[in-house]
Amino acid sequence: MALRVYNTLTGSKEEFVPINPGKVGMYVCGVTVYDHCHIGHARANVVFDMIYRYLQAKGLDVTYVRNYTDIDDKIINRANRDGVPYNEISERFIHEFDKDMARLMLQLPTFQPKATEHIPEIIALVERLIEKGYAYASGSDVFFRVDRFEGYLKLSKRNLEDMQAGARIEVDEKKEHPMDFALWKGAKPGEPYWESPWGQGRPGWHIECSAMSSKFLGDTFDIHGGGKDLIFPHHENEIAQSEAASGKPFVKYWLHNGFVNINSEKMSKSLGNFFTIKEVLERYDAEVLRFFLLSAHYRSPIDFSDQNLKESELGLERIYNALAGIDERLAAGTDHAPTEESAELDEKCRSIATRFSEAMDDDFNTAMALGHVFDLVRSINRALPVSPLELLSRVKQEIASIAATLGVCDSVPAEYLQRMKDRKTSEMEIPVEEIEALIAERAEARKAKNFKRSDEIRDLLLEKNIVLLDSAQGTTWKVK
RNA sequence: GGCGGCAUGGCCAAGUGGUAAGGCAAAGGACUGCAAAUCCUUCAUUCAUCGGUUCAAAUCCGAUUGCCGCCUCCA
Repeated sequence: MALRVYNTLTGSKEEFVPINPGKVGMYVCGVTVYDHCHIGHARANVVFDMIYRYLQAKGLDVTYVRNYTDIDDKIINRANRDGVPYNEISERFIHEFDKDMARLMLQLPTFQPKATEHIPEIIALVERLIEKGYAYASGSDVFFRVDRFEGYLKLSKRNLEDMQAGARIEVDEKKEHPMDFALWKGAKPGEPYWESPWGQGRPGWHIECSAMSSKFLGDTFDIHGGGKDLIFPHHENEIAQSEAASGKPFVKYWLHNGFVNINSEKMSKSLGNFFTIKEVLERYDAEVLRFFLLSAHYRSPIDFSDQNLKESELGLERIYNALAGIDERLAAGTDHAPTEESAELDEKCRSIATRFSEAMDDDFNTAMALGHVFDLVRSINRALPVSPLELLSRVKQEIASIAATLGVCDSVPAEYLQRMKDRKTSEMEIPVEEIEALIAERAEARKAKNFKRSDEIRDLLLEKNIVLLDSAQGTTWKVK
Protein backbone atom coordinates (compact mmCIF):
# COMPACT_ATOMS: atom_id res chain seq x y z
CA MET A 1 0.00 0.00 0.00
CA ALA A 2 1.17 3.46 -0.79
CA LEU A 3 2.02 6.08 1.76
CA ARG A 4 -0.53 8.84 2.08
CA VAL A 5 0.21 12.09 3.85
CA TYR A 6 -1.91 15.04 4.85
CA ASN A 7 -0.69 18.08 2.98
CA THR A 8 -1.47 21.42 4.62
CA LEU A 9 -1.12 23.12 1.26
CA THR A 10 -3.97 21.20 -0.34
CA GLY A 11 -5.85 20.44 2.86
CA SER A 12 -6.15 16.77 2.03
CA LYS A 13 -4.43 13.42 2.23
CA GLU A 14 -2.42 12.68 -0.86
CA GLU A 15 -0.37 9.79 -2.07
CA PHE A 16 3.28 10.48 -1.35
CA VAL A 17 5.23 10.43 -4.58
CA PRO A 18 8.84 11.61 -4.25
CA ILE A 19 10.03 14.13 -6.79
CA ASN A 20 13.04 11.95 -7.51
CA PRO A 21 12.13 8.27 -7.29
CA GLY A 22 13.61 6.61 -4.22
CA LYS A 23 14.84 9.85 -2.73
CA VAL A 24 13.27 12.27 -0.29
CA GLY A 25 14.34 15.78 0.65
CA MET A 26 12.90 16.83 4.00
CA TYR A 27 13.36 20.10 5.84
CA VAL A 28 12.04 20.66 9.34
CA CYS A 29 12.20 23.97 11.15
CA GLY A 30 14.33 23.52 14.20
CA VAL A 31 14.48 25.84 17.15
CA THR A 32 15.49 29.38 17.84
CA VAL A 33 18.13 28.77 20.43
CA TYR A 34 17.47 31.23 23.23
CA ASP A 35 16.16 28.97 26.00
CA HIS A 36 15.63 25.37 27.08
CA CYS A 37 13.23 23.32 24.97
CA HIS A 38 9.78 22.45 26.24
CA ILE A 39 7.73 19.37 25.47
CA GLY A 40 6.11 21.10 22.52
CA HIS A 41 9.54 21.08 20.92
CA ALA A 42 9.89 17.48 22.03
CA ARG A 43 6.71 16.54 20.19
CA ALA A 44 7.64 18.26 16.94
CA ASN A 45 11.05 16.70 16.92
CA VAL A 46 9.92 13.24 17.95
CA VAL A 47 7.18 13.30 15.31
CA PHE A 48 9.53 14.21 12.49
CA ASP A 49 12.11 11.75 13.77
CA MET A 50 9.42 9.07 13.52
CA ILE A 51 8.59 10.22 9.98
CA TYR A 52 12.28 10.23 9.07
CA ARG A 53 12.67 6.70 10.42
CA TYR A 54 9.57 5.42 8.68
CA LEU A 55 10.55 6.85 5.30
CA GLN A 56 13.93 5.17 5.68
CA ALA A 57 12.25 1.92 6.72
CA LYS A 58 10.30 2.10 3.47
CA GLY A 59 13.60 2.04 1.69
CA LEU A 60 13.72 5.71 0.75
CA ASP A 61 16.98 7.60 0.72
CA VAL A 62 16.11 10.57 2.91
CA THR A 63 18.09 13.76 3.21
CA TYR A 64 16.84 15.31 6.41
CA VAL A 65 17.74 18.90 7.21
CA ARG A 66 16.89 20.52 10.53
CA ASN A 67 18.22 23.98 11.16
CA TYR A 68 19.24 26.00 14.17
CA THR A 69 18.10 29.60 14.06
CA ASP A 70 20.99 31.06 15.99
CA ILE A 71 20.52 34.76 15.37
CA ASP A 72 17.27 36.45 16.27
CA ASP A 73 15.78 39.23 18.39
CA LYS A 74 15.00 36.87 21.24
CA ILE A 75 18.56 35.62 21.38
CA ILE A 76 19.82 39.20 21.45
CA ASN A 77 17.35 40.12 24.19
CA ARG A 78 18.41 37.19 26.28
CA ALA A 79 22.07 38.03 25.74
CA ASN A 80 21.45 41.62 26.81
CA ARG A 81 19.56 40.45 29.87
CA ASP A 82 22.35 38.10 30.86
CA GLY A 83 25.07 40.56 29.84
CA VAL A 84 26.85 38.10 27.56
CA PRO A 85 27.61 37.97 23.81
CA TYR A 86 24.72 36.68 21.71
CA ASN A 87 26.67 33.66 20.53
CA GLU A 88 27.27 32.54 24.07
CA ILE A 89 23.49 32.17 24.38
CA SER A 90 23.01 30.47 21.03
CA GLU A 91 25.89 28.05 21.49
CA ARG A 92 24.76 27.15 24.97
CA PHE A 93 21.22 26.36 23.88
CA ILE A 94 22.30 24.49 20.77
CA HIS A 95 24.21 22.27 23.14
CA GLU A 96 21.18 21.91 25.43
CA PHE A 97 18.93 21.14 22.46
CA ASP A 98 21.32 18.44 21.28
CA LYS A 99 21.37 16.88 24.71
CA ASP A 100 17.58 16.87 24.97
CA MET A 101 17.17 15.32 21.54
CA ALA A 102 19.75 12.67 22.28
CA ARG A 103 17.89 11.72 25.45
CA LEU A 104 14.70 11.44 23.42
CA MET A 105 16.57 9.00 21.17
CA LEU A 106 16.30 11.08 18.02
CA GLN A 107 18.34 10.08 15.04
CA LEU A 108 20.63 12.82 13.83
CA PRO A 109 19.43 14.63 10.72
CA THR A 110 21.63 14.47 7.65
CA PHE A 111 22.45 18.17 8.05
CA GLN A 112 21.94 20.61 10.91
CA PRO A 113 22.84 23.98 9.44
CA LYS A 114 23.05 27.22 11.39
CA ALA A 115 21.75 30.55 10.16
CA THR A 116 24.94 32.39 11.08
CA GLU A 117 26.99 30.04 8.94
CA HIS A 118 24.95 30.97 5.86
CA ILE A 119 25.05 34.74 5.87
CA PRO A 120 26.54 34.94 2.34
CA GLU A 121 23.78 32.70 0.98
CA ILE A 122 21.17 34.78 2.80
CA ILE A 123 22.54 38.05 1.43
CA ALA A 124 22.64 36.60 -2.08
CA LEU A 125 19.02 35.53 -1.76
CA VAL A 126 17.93 38.96 -0.56
CA GLU A 127 19.81 40.61 -3.43
CA ARG A 128 18.08 38.34 -5.88
CA LEU A 129 14.68 39.22 -4.44
CA ILE A 130 15.48 42.91 -4.78
CA GLU A 131 16.62 42.41 -8.38
CA LYS A 132 13.39 40.68 -9.23
CA GLY A 133 11.34 43.41 -7.61
CA TYR A 134 10.05 41.28 -4.76
CA ALA A 135 11.94 43.17 -2.11
CA TYR A 136 13.08 46.68 -1.37
CA ALA A 137 15.60 48.29 0.87
CA SER A 138 14.26 50.90 3.23
CA GLY A 139 16.97 52.57 5.25
CA SER A 140 19.17 49.77 6.50
CA ASP A 141 16.32 47.26 6.43
CA VAL A 142 15.09 45.13 3.54
CA PHE A 143 11.47 44.08 3.27
CA PHE A 144 9.57 41.56 1.21
CA ARG A 145 6.82 43.08 -0.90
CA VAL A 146 3.91 40.77 -0.05
CA ASP A 147 1.39 42.13 -2.54
CA ARG A 148 3.86 41.47 -5.32
CA PHE A 149 3.89 37.72 -4.71
CA GLU A 150 0.79 36.17 -6.18
CA GLY A 151 0.62 33.05 -4.06
CA TYR A 152 0.98 34.83 -0.76
CA LEU A 153 -1.14 33.21 2.00
CA LYS A 154 -1.90 30.12 -0.07
CA LEU A 155 -0.67 27.87 2.72
CA SER A 156 -2.65 29.47 5.55
CA LYS A 157 -5.57 30.14 3.20
CA ARG A 158 -6.28 33.72 4.10
CA ASN A 159 -6.28 36.96 2.23
CA LEU A 160 -4.46 40.18 2.92
CA GLU A 161 -7.61 42.24 3.45
CA ASP A 162 -8.99 39.97 6.16
CA MET A 163 -5.59 39.74 7.79
CA GLN A 164 -5.48 43.49 8.21
CA ALA A 165 -9.05 43.96 9.37
CA GLY A 166 -8.62 42.56 12.84
CA ALA A 167 -4.90 42.31 12.93
CA ARG A 168 -2.62 43.87 15.44
CA ILE A 169 0.03 45.06 13.09
CA GLU A 170 2.22 47.85 14.24
CA VAL A 171 2.46 50.68 11.81
CA ASP A 172 5.94 50.85 10.42
CA GLU A 173 6.75 53.88 8.34
CA LYS A 174 9.53 52.04 6.64
CA LYS A 175 7.17 49.49 5.06
CA GLU A 176 5.26 50.00 1.85
CA HIS A 177 2.56 47.62 3.01
CA PRO A 178 1.82 46.81 6.64
CA MET A 179 2.15 43.09 5.97
CA ASP A 180 5.59 43.35 4.39
CA PHE A 181 8.11 41.43 6.45
CA ALA A 182 11.81 41.91 7.09
CA LEU A 183 14.39 39.99 5.11
CA TRP A 184 17.27 41.91 6.60
CA LYS A 185 17.40 44.09 9.69
CA GLY A 186 19.83 46.93 10.18
CA ALA A 187 21.81 46.68 13.40
CA LYS A 188 21.15 49.06 16.25
CA PRO A 189 24.18 50.15 18.24
CA GLY A 190 25.57 47.31 20.31
CA GLU A 191 23.78 44.60 18.36
CA PRO A 192 25.62 41.81 16.55
CA TYR A 193 25.92 42.44 12.84
CA TRP A 194 27.30 41.27 9.51
CA GLU A 195 28.39 43.53 6.66
CA SER A 196 25.91 43.70 3.80
CA PRO A 197 25.04 45.85 0.78
CA TRP A 198 22.52 47.60 3.08
CA GLY A 199 24.99 48.25 5.84
CA GLN A 200 25.64 46.37 9.03
CA GLY A 201 22.78 44.10 10.00
CA ARG A 202 21.39 40.61 10.46
CA PRO A 203 18.94 38.32 8.71
CA GLY A 204 15.25 38.58 9.48
CA TRP A 205 13.37 35.54 10.67
CA HIS A 206 12.25 33.25 7.79
CA ILE A 207 14.98 34.03 5.28
CA GLU A 208 17.49 31.61 6.83
CA CYS A 209 15.19 28.66 6.15
CA SER A 210 14.76 29.64 2.50
CA ALA A 211 18.50 30.02 2.08
CA MET A 212 19.49 26.82 3.84
CA SER A 213 16.78 24.58 2.42
CA SER A 214 17.71 25.48 -1.15
CA LYS A 215 21.38 25.00 -0.40
CA PHE A 216 20.92 21.47 0.92
CA LEU A 217 17.81 20.28 -0.89
CA GLY A 218 17.50 22.44 -4.00
CA ASP A 219 14.82 24.91 -5.03
CA THR A 220 12.07 22.29 -4.91
CA PHE A 221 11.93 19.47 -2.41
CA ASP A 222 9.50 16.93 -1.03
CA ILE A 223 8.63 17.57 2.60
CA HIS A 224 8.70 20.61 4.79
CA GLY A 225 7.62 20.18 8.38
CA GLY A 226 7.11 22.01 11.62
CA GLY A 227 4.54 22.83 14.25
CA LYS A 228 1.12 24.12 13.24
CA ASP A 229 1.98 27.50 14.67
CA LEU A 230 4.60 27.98 11.99
CA ILE A 231 2.10 27.90 9.14
CA PHE A 232 1.71 31.62 9.48
CA PRO A 233 3.80 33.62 9.23
CA HIS A 234 6.94 31.54 9.06
CA HIS A 235 6.15 28.97 6.38
CA GLU A 236 4.01 31.36 4.40
CA ASN A 237 6.94 33.74 4.24
CA GLU A 238 9.34 30.98 3.32
CA ILE A 239 7.15 30.09 0.36
CA ALA A 240 7.03 33.71 -0.72
CA GLN A 241 10.80 34.16 -0.50
CA SER A 242 11.75 30.89 -2.10
CA GLU A 243 9.23 30.81 -4.91
CA ALA A 244 9.72 34.48 -5.73
CA ALA A 245 13.47 33.92 -5.95
CA SER A 246 13.53 30.65 -7.87
CA GLY A 247 10.35 30.92 -9.86
CA LYS A 248 9.72 27.27 -9.03
CA PRO A 249 7.43 25.48 -6.59
CA PHE A 250 9.09 25.37 -3.19
CA VAL A 251 7.72 22.31 -1.40
CA LYS A 252 5.51 19.45 -2.51
CA TYR A 253 4.15 18.30 0.86
CA TRP A 254 3.71 20.51 3.92
CA LEU A 255 3.38 18.54 7.16
CA HIS A 256 2.43 20.15 10.47
CA ASN A 257 2.22 18.60 13.90
CA GLY A 258 -0.43 19.52 16.49
CA PHE A 259 0.23 21.19 19.80
CA VAL A 260 0.90 19.85 23.21
CA ASN A 261 -1.83 21.18 25.48
CA ILE A 262 -2.02 21.68 29.19
CA ASN A 263 -5.63 21.40 30.35
CA SER A 264 -6.74 21.68 26.71
CA GLU A 265 -4.88 24.93 26.23
CA LYS A 266 -1.88 25.35 24.04
CA MET A 267 1.35 25.16 25.92
CA SER A 268 3.60 28.02 25.01
CA LYS A 269 6.33 30.26 26.23
CA SER A 270 4.13 33.31 26.10
CA LEU A 271 1.39 31.70 28.20
CA GLY A 272 3.98 30.53 30.67
CA ASN A 273 2.26 27.15 31.06
CA PHE A 274 5.10 25.05 29.77
CA PHE A 275 7.28 22.25 31.04
CA THR A 276 10.81 21.87 29.77
CA ILE A 277 11.97 18.53 28.48
CA LYS A 278 14.44 18.37 31.33
CA GLU A 279 11.74 18.88 33.95
CA VAL A 280 9.63 16.11 32.48
CA LEU A 281 12.55 13.72 32.20
CA GLU A 282 13.25 14.13 35.88
CA ARG A 283 9.94 12.43 36.53
CA TYR A 284 9.44 10.16 33.55
CA ASP A 285 11.66 7.96 31.47
CA ALA A 286 12.52 9.41 28.06
CA GLU A 287 11.02 6.38 26.41
CA VAL A 288 7.76 6.93 28.28
CA LEU A 289 7.62 10.51 27.03
CA ARG A 290 8.30 9.34 23.49
CA PHE A 291 5.65 6.66 23.78
CA PHE A 292 3.19 9.23 25.09
CA LEU A 293 3.92 11.61 22.21
CA LEU A 294 3.35 8.83 19.68
CA SER A 295 0.18 7.57 21.34
CA ALA A 296 -1.90 10.18 19.55
CA HIS A 297 -1.93 10.98 15.84
CA TYR A 298 0.70 13.62 15.13
CA ARG A 299 -1.79 16.18 13.85
CA SER A 300 -4.13 15.94 16.85
CA PRO A 301 -3.62 18.01 19.93
CA ILE A 302 -2.27 15.95 22.81
CA ASP A 303 -3.01 16.78 26.42
CA PHE A 304 -0.04 16.67 28.72
CA SER A 305 -0.96 15.54 32.21
CA ASP A 306 0.37 13.36 34.97
CA GLN A 307 -2.41 10.87 34.47
CA ASN A 308 -1.71 10.56 30.76
CA LEU A 309 2.00 10.09 31.32
CA LYS A 310 1.28 7.45 33.96
CA GLU A 311 -0.96 5.62 31.52
CA SER A 312 1.78 5.64 28.95
CA GLU A 313 4.16 4.30 31.55
CA LEU A 314 1.80 1.43 32.33
CA GLY A 315 1.16 0.70 28.69
CA LEU A 316 4.84 0.59 27.87
CA GLU A 317 5.46 -1.62 30.87
CA ARG A 318 2.82 -4.03 29.60
CA ILE A 319 4.68 -4.35 26.31
CA TYR A 320 8.03 -4.79 28.03
CA ASN A 321 6.63 -7.42 30.39
CA ALA A 322 5.61 -9.49 27.41
CA LEU A 323 8.98 -8.98 25.72
CA ALA A 324 10.81 -9.90 28.91
CA GLY A 325 8.71 -13.07 29.01
CA ILE A 326 9.89 -13.96 25.53
CA ASP A 327 13.50 -13.35 26.51
CA GLU A 328 13.12 -15.58 29.53
CA ARG A 329 11.74 -18.44 27.49
CA LEU A 330 14.44 -18.05 24.88
CA ALA A 331 17.10 -17.99 27.58
CA ALA A 332 15.67 -21.06 29.29
CA GLY A 333 15.82 -22.89 25.99
CA THR A 334 13.04 -25.37 26.70
CA ASP A 335 11.14 -25.85 23.45
CA HIS A 336 7.45 -26.59 23.03
CA ALA A 337 5.44 -28.07 20.21
CA PRO A 338 2.92 -25.81 18.47
CA THR A 339 -0.47 -25.45 20.15
CA GLU A 340 -3.75 -23.76 19.44
CA GLU A 341 -2.57 -20.64 21.26
CA SER A 342 0.75 -20.58 19.46
CA ALA A 343 -1.06 -20.95 16.13
CA GLU A 344 -2.96 -17.77 16.90
CA LEU A 345 0.26 -16.02 17.85
CA ASP A 346 1.87 -17.29 14.67
CA GLU A 347 -0.97 -15.79 12.68
CA LYS A 348 -0.62 -12.43 14.46
CA CYS A 349 3.12 -12.54 14.00
CA ARG A 350 2.77 -13.04 10.26
CA SER A 351 0.36 -10.13 9.88
CA ILE A 352 1.84 -7.59 12.27
CA ALA A 353 4.29 -6.06 9.80
CA THR A 354 1.52 -5.50 7.28
CA ARG A 355 -0.87 -4.09 9.82
CA PHE A 356 1.85 -1.81 11.13
CA SER A 357 2.74 -0.44 7.73
CA GLU A 358 -0.89 0.01 6.77
CA ALA A 359 -1.37 2.17 9.85
CA MET A 360 1.82 4.11 9.20
CA ASP A 361 1.05 4.50 5.51
CA ASP A 362 -2.13 6.28 6.52
CA ASP A 363 -0.49 9.58 7.37
CA PHE A 364 1.76 8.06 10.03
CA ASN A 365 -1.00 6.78 12.27
CA THR A 366 1.15 5.79 15.22
CA ALA A 367 -1.84 5.52 17.55
CA MET A 368 -3.30 2.76 15.46
CA ALA A 369 0.12 1.16 14.98
CA LEU A 370 0.54 0.96 18.74
CA GLY A 371 -2.94 -0.52 19.02
CA HIS A 372 -1.79 -3.35 16.78
CA VAL A 373 1.25 -3.86 18.98
CA PHE A 374 -0.96 -4.20 22.06
CA ASP A 375 -3.07 -6.68 20.20
CA LEU A 376 0.03 -8.74 19.52
CA VAL A 377 1.08 -8.42 23.15
CA ARG A 378 -2.11 -10.10 24.33
CA SER A 379 -1.46 -12.99 21.99
CA ILE A 380 2.08 -13.23 23.27
CA ASN A 381 0.95 -13.37 26.88
CA ARG A 382 -1.65 -15.97 26.06
CA ALA A 383 0.68 -18.23 24.12
CA LEU A 384 3.96 -17.54 25.87
CA PRO A 385 4.30 -20.74 27.94
CA VAL A 386 3.21 -23.03 25.09
CA SER A 387 4.91 -21.61 22.00
CA PRO A 388 7.82 -22.98 19.99
CA LEU A 389 11.03 -21.03 20.55
CA GLU A 390 11.35 -20.48 16.83
CA LEU A 391 8.02 -18.63 16.83
CA LEU A 392 9.00 -16.52 19.81
CA SER A 393 12.21 -15.46 18.04
CA ARG A 394 10.21 -14.38 15.04
CA VAL A 395 7.82 -12.39 17.22
CA LYS A 396 10.78 -10.76 18.88
CA GLN A 397 12.20 -9.78 15.51
CA GLU A 398 8.93 -8.33 14.27
CA ILE A 399 8.59 -6.18 17.34
CA ALA A 400 12.20 -5.09 17.11
CA SER A 401 11.59 -3.87 13.60
CA ILE A 402 8.56 -1.85 14.68
CA ALA A 403 10.44 -0.58 17.70
CA ALA A 404 13.26 0.65 15.51
CA THR A 405 10.83 2.72 13.48
CA LEU A 406 8.98 4.23 16.40
CA GLY A 407 11.96 4.53 18.68
CA VAL A 408 10.04 2.96 21.56
CA CYS A 409 10.20 -0.58 22.96
CA ASP A 410 13.72 -0.51 21.63
CA SER A 411 15.47 -1.24 24.93
CA VAL A 412 16.47 -4.65 26.26
CA PRO A 413 13.28 -5.54 28.17
CA ALA A 414 14.97 -6.63 31.37
CA GLU A 415 17.07 -3.48 31.32
CA TYR A 416 14.07 -1.24 30.78
CA LEU A 417 12.16 -2.86 33.63
CA GLN A 418 15.19 -2.56 35.87
CA ARG A 419 15.58 1.09 34.86
CA MET A 420 11.98 1.78 35.83
CA LYS A 421 12.46 -0.02 39.11
CA ASP A 422 15.61 1.97 39.86
CA ARG A 423 13.87 5.21 39.03
CA LYS A 424 11.02 4.43 41.38
CA THR A 425 13.31 3.05 44.04
CA SER A 426 15.23 6.29 44.16
CA GLU A 427 12.00 8.09 45.06
CA MET A 428 11.16 5.79 47.97
CA GLU A 429 11.30 6.80 51.59
CA ILE A 430 12.18 3.29 52.75
CA PRO A 431 15.73 1.95 52.30
CA VAL A 432 16.25 -1.14 50.17
CA GLU A 433 18.00 -2.94 53.08
CA GLU A 434 14.91 -2.55 55.22
CA ILE A 435 12.71 -3.98 52.49
CA GLU A 436 14.99 -6.94 52.12
CA ALA A 437 15.14 -7.52 55.86
CA LEU A 438 11.34 -7.57 55.94
CA ILE A 439 11.21 -9.96 53.00
CA ALA A 440 13.60 -12.28 54.83
CA GLU A 441 11.47 -12.13 57.95
CA ARG A 442 8.39 -12.83 55.88
CA ALA A 443 10.05 -15.81 54.24
CA GLU A 444 10.63 -17.31 57.70
CA ALA A 445 7.04 -16.60 58.68
CA ARG A 446 5.74 -18.20 55.51
CA LYS A 447 7.92 -21.23 56.02
CA ALA A 448 6.33 -21.58 59.46
CA LYS A 449 2.89 -21.04 57.85
CA ASN A 450 2.55 -17.90 59.93
CA PHE A 451 0.47 -16.16 57.27
CA LYS A 452 -0.77 -13.56 59.70
CA ARG A 453 2.71 -12.12 60.10
CA SER A 454 3.37 -12.69 56.40
CA ASP A 455 0.37 -10.59 55.42
CA GLU A 456 1.26 -7.94 57.99
CA ILE A 457 4.57 -7.47 56.26
CA ARG A 458 2.96 -7.39 52.83
CA ASP A 459 0.52 -4.72 54.00
CA LEU A 460 3.22 -2.76 55.80
CA LEU A 461 5.27 -2.57 52.61
CA LEU A 462 2.22 -1.93 50.47
CA GLU A 463 1.59 1.20 52.49
CA LYS A 464 4.97 2.36 51.29
CA ASN A 465 4.08 1.43 47.72
CA ILE A 466 6.15 -1.73 47.73
CA VAL A 467 4.47 -4.72 46.14
CA LEU A 468 5.87 -8.16 46.93
CA LEU A 469 6.02 -10.72 44.17
CA ASP A 470 6.15 -14.36 45.25
CA SER A 471 7.38 -16.96 42.85
CA ALA A 472 8.95 -20.39 42.89
CA GLN A 473 12.37 -18.71 42.81
CA GLY A 474 11.63 -16.67 45.91
CA THR A 475 10.23 -13.23 46.63
CA THR A 476 11.07 -10.09 44.69
CA TRP A 477 9.49 -6.67 44.95
CA LYS A 478 8.56 -3.71 42.87
CA VAL A 479 7.42 -0.18 43.43
CA LYS A 480 3.75 0.37 42.75
C1' G B 1 -14.06 40.80 13.21
C1' G B 2 -11.57 37.13 9.49
C1' C B 3 -9.84 32.07 8.74
C1' G B 4 -9.24 27.03 10.41
C1' G B 5 -9.71 22.66 13.53
C1' C B 6 -12.11 19.53 17.03
C1' A B 7 -16.49 17.19 19.76
C1' U B 8 -16.25 8.87 20.06
C1' G B 9 -17.67 4.70 26.84
C1' G B 10 -15.25 6.89 33.72
C1' C B 11 -10.31 8.62 31.33
C1' C B 12 -6.83 8.41 26.92
C1' A B 13 -7.45 7.22 21.82
C1' A B 14 -8.13 4.89 16.51
C1' G B 15 -11.89 4.74 13.02
C1' U B 16 -13.71 9.76 6.43
C1' G B 17 -19.91 5.51 3.50
C1' G B 18 -20.95 -0.87 5.15
C1' U B 19 -22.69 -1.55 10.61
C1' A B 20 -17.71 1.21 17.01
C1' A B 21 -9.45 -0.97 17.19
C1' G B 22 -6.41 -0.55 21.29
C1' G B 23 -4.70 1.22 26.21
C1' C B 24 -5.85 2.86 31.33
C1' A B 25 -9.56 2.34 35.10
C1' A B 26 -13.67 -0.80 37.02
C1' A B 27 -16.47 -5.57 38.08
C1' G B 28 -16.63 -11.05 38.11
C1' G B 29 -13.81 -15.63 37.32
C1' A B 30 -9.00 -18.70 36.79
C1' C B 31 -4.11 -18.89 39.06
C1' U B 32 -1.93 -17.66 44.28
C1' G B 33 -1.77 -19.49 51.50
C1' C B 34 -2.85 -14.05 50.52
C1' A B 35 -1.01 -10.95 46.65
C1' A B 36 1.42 -9.20 41.90
C1' A B 37 1.80 -10.37 36.78
C1' U B 38 -0.98 -13.00 33.21
C1' C B 39 -5.36 -15.21 31.02
C1' C B 40 -10.94 -15.47 30.42
C1' U B 41 -15.62 -12.69 30.82
C1' U B 42 -18.29 -7.98 31.34
C1' C B 43 -17.91 -2.71 30.26
C1' A B 44 -20.51 2.86 23.79
C1' U B 45 -27.53 -0.63 19.84
C1' U B 46 -23.96 4.20 19.95
C1' C B 47 -20.19 8.35 18.12
C1' A B 48 -22.21 16.97 21.01
C1' U B 49 -27.49 18.37 19.19
C1' C B 50 -31.10 18.85 15.20
C1' G B 51 -32.26 18.16 10.23
C1' G B 52 -30.86 16.20 5.15
C1' U B 53 -28.52 12.82 1.23
C1' U B 54 -28.10 7.30 0.83
C1' C B 55 -30.15 0.58 0.49
C1' A B 56 -26.45 1.93 4.28
C1' A B 57 -23.34 7.68 8.05
C1' A B 58 -19.41 8.36 13.79
C1' U B 59 -17.92 8.91 8.72
C1' C B 60 -21.04 13.12 3.31
C1' C B 61 -24.19 18.00 3.38
C1' G B 62 -26.69 22.04 6.25
C1' A B 63 -27.82 24.32 10.89
C1' U B 64 -27.06 24.76 16.26
C1' U B 65 -24.13 24.39 20.75
C1' G B 66 -19.45 23.91 23.13
C1' C B 67 -14.07 23.82 23.15
C1' C B 68 -9.51 25.09 20.84
C1' G B 69 -6.02 27.30 17.41
C1' C B 70 -4.08 31.06 13.89
C1' C B 71 -4.49 36.30 12.50
C1' U B 72 1.83 39.13 17.26
C1' C B 73 7.14 35.68 19.03
C1' C B 74 5.84 30.49 19.28
C1' A B 75 7.01 23.29 17.84
